[in-house]
Amino acid sequence: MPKKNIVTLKKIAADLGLSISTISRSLNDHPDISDETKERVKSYANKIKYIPNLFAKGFRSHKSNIIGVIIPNIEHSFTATLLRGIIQNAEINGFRVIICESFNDEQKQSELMETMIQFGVDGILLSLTKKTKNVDEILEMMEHIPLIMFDRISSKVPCTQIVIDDEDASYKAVQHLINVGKTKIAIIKESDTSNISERRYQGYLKALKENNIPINEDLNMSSENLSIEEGRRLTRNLLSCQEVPDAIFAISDEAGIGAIQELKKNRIKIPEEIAVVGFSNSKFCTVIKPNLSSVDQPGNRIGKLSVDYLIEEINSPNTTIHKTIEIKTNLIIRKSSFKPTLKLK
Amino acid sequence: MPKKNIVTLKKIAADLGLSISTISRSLNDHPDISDETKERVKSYANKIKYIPNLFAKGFRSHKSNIIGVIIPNIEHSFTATLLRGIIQNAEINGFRVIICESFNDEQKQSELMETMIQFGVDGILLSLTKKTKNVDEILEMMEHIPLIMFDRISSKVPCTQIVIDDEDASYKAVQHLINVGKTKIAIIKESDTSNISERRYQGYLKALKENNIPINEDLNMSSENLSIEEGRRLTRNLLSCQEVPDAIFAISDEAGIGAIQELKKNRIKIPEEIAVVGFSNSKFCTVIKPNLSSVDQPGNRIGKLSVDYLIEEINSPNTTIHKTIEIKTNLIIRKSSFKPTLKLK
DNA sequence: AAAAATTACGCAAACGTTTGCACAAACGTT
DNA sequence: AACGTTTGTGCAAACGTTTGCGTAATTTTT
Repeated sequence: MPKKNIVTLKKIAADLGLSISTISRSLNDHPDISDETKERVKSYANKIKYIPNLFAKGFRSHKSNIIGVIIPNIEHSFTATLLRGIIQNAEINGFRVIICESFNDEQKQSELMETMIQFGVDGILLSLTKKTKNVDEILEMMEHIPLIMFDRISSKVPCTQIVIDDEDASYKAVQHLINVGKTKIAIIKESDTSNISERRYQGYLKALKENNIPINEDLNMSSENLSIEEGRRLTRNLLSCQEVPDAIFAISDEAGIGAIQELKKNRIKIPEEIAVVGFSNSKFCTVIKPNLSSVDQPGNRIGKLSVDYLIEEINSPNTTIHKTIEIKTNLIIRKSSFKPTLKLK
Repeated sequence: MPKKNIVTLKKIAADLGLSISTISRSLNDHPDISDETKERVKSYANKIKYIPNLFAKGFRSHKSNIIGVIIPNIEHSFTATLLRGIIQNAEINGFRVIICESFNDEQKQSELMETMIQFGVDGILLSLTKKTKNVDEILEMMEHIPLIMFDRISSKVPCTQIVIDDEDASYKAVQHLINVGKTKIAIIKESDTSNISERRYQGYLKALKENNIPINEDLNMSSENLSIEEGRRLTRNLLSCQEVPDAIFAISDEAGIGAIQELKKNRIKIPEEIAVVGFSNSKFCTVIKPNLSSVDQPGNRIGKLSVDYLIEEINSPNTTIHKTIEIKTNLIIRKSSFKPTLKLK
């Protein structure tokens, strides 16, 4: 049983002929302790490999140094980069991360928040389910714990929120399509309960308006689940419109892939007849032929920023300045829309 | 300050006119307590929403109900399903999961293990970095904490290990290629430091031997990083061999995708001239044309099993029966190799 | 009917840390 | 010379829970 060799403050105190409180304060750089003593304690603690008991610490201080993360779907490719950003930055700041998946279930989402709070996390990073309607429970729980929302947010919740600038991203994507001569631009988006989709739709509308292109409702396609299959189905619908589009802006790469597949099946030339732009710049984009133009979302940055703001809030719980951060994106132009340099050939 | 309204055992005891120990034992179903009292305590605790202080619990019992997970790369598509299996099953069993990424860095991997132990996790689920060579530190830390390895394992570490049956999976994939008439089967694998790759290679060899197909070393391609680009490069190499293969078995879907891309670029008919099979059955498979045949790995099951065994080990630390579980896979046949039904047409 | 066993509960210590307070020593100020 | 201040340290309580032990009341055994 080597369990008995455990190094505690008490042992260090005994070995060094000091009191427990002096050891504790030395290790925590308390100003009351002389530099000399601090140094002696620290080097000895280091020497005998003192490991603070985090349970005792948390117990005393009510701080766990754990951040809870709730996301709707861990398999989404964008999620991985988000998580990476979160985990990395949390670690740098001495926090650990607990990750849970809500499976886009609003009920489950609330339960997760509750058990996380009970679990003693210091703060929560939340990306909402697709169609979170009732935020009452979230509002109530917010009282008890620092909360930051990212990616899938809701304006109904007064907290700091970090998202990409969806409207601007869409605007740039659609503007690009207009620049290459497209005018009948269709959009494939999520059904209207989705906040994220709505913002992207606004960017789409803005670009059209600025270019005096009339909005054709027939070119608005929505689905609850923007999968490849749904992309195909909606594209089929578009092709049967009386006025067929000359470009499709899909709000997800999956839908964009589906669009390309369906267009190819119908022997429609991409991008000459119909151009396609997706959203997320996932790895799919360079696998499909033609390569899919897409909006690149800096997941790492969002993750990092979310952690930054959450830690700030954890450290100063009363400062109630809630910001909404919108991160700019880059449009990656590939062959599914015209690549400008190719026009010179 | 609603912080004072916190419900503790002490409060329940006071309210009910019982002692703290009776409350504790009632809530924990201790046999010493009468059913009547238990019921009274439980229902009251429930009524005033008693939430056990997990810090205090962990502090006393040295149990955190947290499982630590270390994986080399969170962005790998297979990882997402693994994690989902782990998280789901952990939750069912009342455990939370802390996830860290080693970035395929052996040094970092050891550090993570150490901080997790210090952090008080009850057990660790480890998927090794690609080229973990020195397992000494892991062996030492194993003494202090239950450890299960999954996916990327090492036979040098005596612990329960859960993997897919790589050899069998490869065997089935290669056998399939042979069944459709291929004989000059190339393999694209990881450089030989990888355990996982070695097992798959063994399956490849086994299938060839059983069918009396001589092994041609020229058709063995390796890379440290089985990306799409590397898949392309190695395929280029294969095409310049004196004896060009009639099939390529890639040990990752990415490499398989790269192979298809390169073959298409060279106007080589897939699968007629060269067939391709990948590994992992990622979402890429149905995006590329022709769709990529691939080995489907049940990530969920691996995740679930890993948690099962870990919890078992946490609950009975002395039972040192270490098993190696190999989970069978399914080969999903698509157009990149011959789909049997198509031959009838 | 006494002894033994069982049942149901309470007392109090312990886990390792932090922190308000007390206090001694050394110094600077009138 | 008497008094404040500063500096560095120790004492002891507190955080909420679990658990070994003690014990009174009840039941079973002899």
